[in-house]
Amino acid sequence: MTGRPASPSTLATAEEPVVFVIDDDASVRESLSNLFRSVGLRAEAFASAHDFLQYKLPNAPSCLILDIRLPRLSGLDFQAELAKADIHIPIIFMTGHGDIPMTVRAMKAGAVDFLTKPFRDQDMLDAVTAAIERDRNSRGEAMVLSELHTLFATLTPRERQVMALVTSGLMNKQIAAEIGLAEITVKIHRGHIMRKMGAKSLPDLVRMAELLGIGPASGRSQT
Amino acid sequence: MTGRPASPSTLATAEEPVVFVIDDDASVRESLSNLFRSVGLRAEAFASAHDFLQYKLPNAPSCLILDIRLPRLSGLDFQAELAKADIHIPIIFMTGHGDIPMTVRAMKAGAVDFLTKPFRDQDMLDAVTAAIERDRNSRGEAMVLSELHTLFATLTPRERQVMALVTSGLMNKQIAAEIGLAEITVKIHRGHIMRKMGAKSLPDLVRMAELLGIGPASGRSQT
DNA sequence: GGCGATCCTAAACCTCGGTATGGTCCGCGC
DNA sequence: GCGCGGACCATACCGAGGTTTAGGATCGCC
Repeated sequence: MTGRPASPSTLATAEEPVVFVIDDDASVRESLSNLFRSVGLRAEAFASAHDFLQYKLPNAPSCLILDIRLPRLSGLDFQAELAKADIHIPIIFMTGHGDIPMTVRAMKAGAVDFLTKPFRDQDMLDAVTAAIERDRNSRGEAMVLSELHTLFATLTPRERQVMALVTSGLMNKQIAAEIGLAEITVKIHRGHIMRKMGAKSLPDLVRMAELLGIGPASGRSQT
Repeated sequence: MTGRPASPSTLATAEEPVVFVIDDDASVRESLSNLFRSVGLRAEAFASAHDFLQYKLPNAPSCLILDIRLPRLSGLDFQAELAKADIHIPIIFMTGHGDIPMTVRAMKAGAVDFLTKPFRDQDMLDAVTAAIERDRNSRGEAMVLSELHTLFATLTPRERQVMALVTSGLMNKQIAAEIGLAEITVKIHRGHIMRKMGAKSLPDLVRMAELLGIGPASGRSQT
């Protein structure tokens, strides 16, 4: 994109993609790592889910290759744990003797793919490519959202309230009546909101509100 | 063009849900139909994909139960055909001897569930409930969208162009410069747009543009 | 007690949005 | 030819948006 120092987090996803592998079989870890490295992908392998959790996840698009049978914890349960811990990384399952219900459960829970051993290298690489791409996208969105939240956090309670009403389409005068203020006060809050949120126009602000999921808690529709 | 008798399609999804079953085995059709009717769901069964396609789909939340092995066409291929024909109905697969790759393919293509025979009645009912609910939602969204498209279609080319620029956050004067018009003309277009689209406020219009996916074809960013 | 943040308001002033009213020009179809 | 609709523009007017300047009030914190 454009070369610009801009915001610090803008370059975050510039780090190179990483593929994580969890498998208790060292030879599997070895051969998968080699496979990924052979196509220029960074790979990190772990013998257990626990080891993986010790590792500090980089801020880069990544994915996780998981055997359905893990040492202590099933792959599916680990998938659920990650989700519960709010760690969202695309998962590719592999299995030697999985069944269909497992597959369905994994896919419903958002797995990218589910490969049966033995699989062709190319299938694995295709799955990884898709997973990395998915993660790149979701990271991009998450980043935008978190920056929006950061900005939104700088608003005072009043400003947030006014923002909700403004983006819902009410006029200043209606907002003033709604929350018992003078119109001029609303205008001033509004000005602060635009500046703090970095919105260049009202449509801009509306889109931000959409992303933030702002439906006026004290709901109201327009004229 | 103001006084308008609501819209006819608003009550569309009021029809009762329907479950479609395609299976070449009459006893399967029979028992599934009975199962669904026993819980008060309308069911329609077909012996082949072809028969199903003859049937005029109702405008109601519905779903399709499909055996992976269909008479002439595999269930997966039929799923692909439906998608290609732009028929979007949630599909629940069932199979006696399916494998994991099939399952993965079906789920990736958007299947709601994939049940292995024999399955528990309750599992099927749960899947159907989820599928119907999914269809209800997507129908709701599709309906809103199609009404928006209808309104959008009444705009003249110029008005569409102005709408894109307005919702992107440009001021009238900037829009005028952008496309070589007098500011007053832009204002007039703008007025027409608001009336024709039924937007009560600028934020309203912005949200419509979002849903319509309007990014100015002749792209331009603001100030 | 002083400091800063939040919240509120007023007057003055300017820009922008929006709606008439009225008119020109062009292309299309009957 | 005529009517019609789309596109365009001008003048005038008014309401809404937005900033600046200049306050006042409350509350928590050092």
